[in-house]
Amino acid sequence: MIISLQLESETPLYEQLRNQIIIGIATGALVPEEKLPTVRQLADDLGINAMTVNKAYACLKQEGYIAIDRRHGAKVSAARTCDPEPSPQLEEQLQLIIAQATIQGIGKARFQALCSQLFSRMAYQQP
Amino acid sequence: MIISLQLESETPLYEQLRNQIIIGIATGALVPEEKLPTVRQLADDLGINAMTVNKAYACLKQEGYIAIDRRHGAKVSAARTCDPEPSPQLEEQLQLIIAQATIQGIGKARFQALCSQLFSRMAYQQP
Amino acid sequence: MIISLQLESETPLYEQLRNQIIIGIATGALVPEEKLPTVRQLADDLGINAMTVNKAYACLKQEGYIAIDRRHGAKVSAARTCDPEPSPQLEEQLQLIIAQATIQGIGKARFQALCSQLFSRMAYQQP
Amino acid sequence: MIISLQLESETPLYEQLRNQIIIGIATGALVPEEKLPTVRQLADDLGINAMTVNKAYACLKQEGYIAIDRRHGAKVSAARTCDPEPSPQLEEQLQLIIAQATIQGIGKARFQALCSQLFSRMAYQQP
DNA sequence: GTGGTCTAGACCACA
DNA sequence: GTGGTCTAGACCACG
Repeated sequence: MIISLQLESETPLYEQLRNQIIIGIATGALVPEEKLPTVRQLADDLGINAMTVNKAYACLKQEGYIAIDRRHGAKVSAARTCDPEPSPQLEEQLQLIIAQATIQGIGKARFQALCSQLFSRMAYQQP
Repeated sequence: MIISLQLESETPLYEQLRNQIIIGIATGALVPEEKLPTVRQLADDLGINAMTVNKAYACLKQEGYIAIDRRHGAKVSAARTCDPEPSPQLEEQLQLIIAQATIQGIGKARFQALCSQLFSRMAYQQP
Repeated sequence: MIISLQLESETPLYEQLRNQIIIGIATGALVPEEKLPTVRQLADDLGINAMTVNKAYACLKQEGYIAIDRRHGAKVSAARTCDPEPSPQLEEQLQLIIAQATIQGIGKARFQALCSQLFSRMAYQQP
Repeated sequence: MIISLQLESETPLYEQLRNQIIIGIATGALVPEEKLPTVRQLADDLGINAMTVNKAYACLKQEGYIAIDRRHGAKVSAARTCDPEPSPQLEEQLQLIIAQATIQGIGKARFQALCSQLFSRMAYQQP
């Protein structure tokens, strides 16, 4: 799995890292129970500080995406509860995106097609 | 149009303000050519610093959502060109949302239904 | 409110700090909406690093005990939802304490008396 | 007696083990003078490192819960003196729990009922 | 060798 | 001036 960070971006490094790992899980690039690289290893590979990676891992752990096994380091968590109720935050973010898309002139059909395309990349295996 | 800010939120105040104005434009609460309140006026109404409102307006101007005329104040821009190519940033944000939704167990059908519901609230009038 | 940290303790400094603030809220030493000292201020007062205080605040924020207002710093959150269902973690911790007490020879009556005494110190004002 | 360890937990494995043995003693699952499994035996059963079990036993010995006889292995200690003075550590832990419960909205009555329920599971036989 | 904790010092976004 | 972020380097608990 390839991770690319933009040092000049507005979004913090740890958040970029978190986002890319989430996408990696959803797309199947990282499968459940897969071992993630160690904090130091990933920090070296990316050329950033270990605490930055540590913070990203802590976020992901707190959000339930990964779990820390003291014996073998971090690994991808098993799937969430299959509760198909979208969280209000997700809905709020989606509303903003749809508003922006609407103003840009992207209609519902075009947007849904884009969603379909993005969904087709997701290979996350529900248990 | 009602604007409500959450002082305890993670997202900066100016960004909350920007987001709500964008949603206001898309939903039709603010129509093109409509004059926005003065920086000072809005700051007083919301009980926040004028610089914060200023920054939100500057963002919106830089993104093309509003135009600032020194004589008449800020007003909503005319609609964009009807170019149905989604911006890469929008696609990136949408990808992250879809990834999170997928892991949460929200399938494509459920997601599309949510999009439809949100689109139905948008009444932005294409010129 | 007095905060005393034990540098030689097993428990991390940020956790000691977190615990004492929680107790402070419950005992009424800190009332809801009260402004907490700034990260740097408290760090100086306690003679520890600002990031340690920062981490304690981040924990408390994440657990809902305090809220960060970008304009005025950290303040004690309003009360939680009045849901009288004890969390499983709390029950687990309590079970261990009661087990230890039992082995030490502290009976149910003695224990309940101790609880009463501790509860009487709590002046947390439900809204 | 059943021991279940959570590898992903925050609490160290040796501490989980220690806690469960303490609870086992208090509930009567382990009776005084009962012989505990060998370090190596228990480590194999649980699928963990022998040093981890060793550390748990060392803790329990140091706290007086078990006695280690080089000839006969580890066995549960005889009951403590019936001194109903709670240790300051226990009181401190209990204070934190009660503070959290108070903020969660759990009142004294509800808490006392929970204690009663937990006490009823304890069958530790005072000598 | 792993993650967790702590320190010291720096810069920046926010208000 | 506030909290948030990042860095570099150190020590320790855990397994």
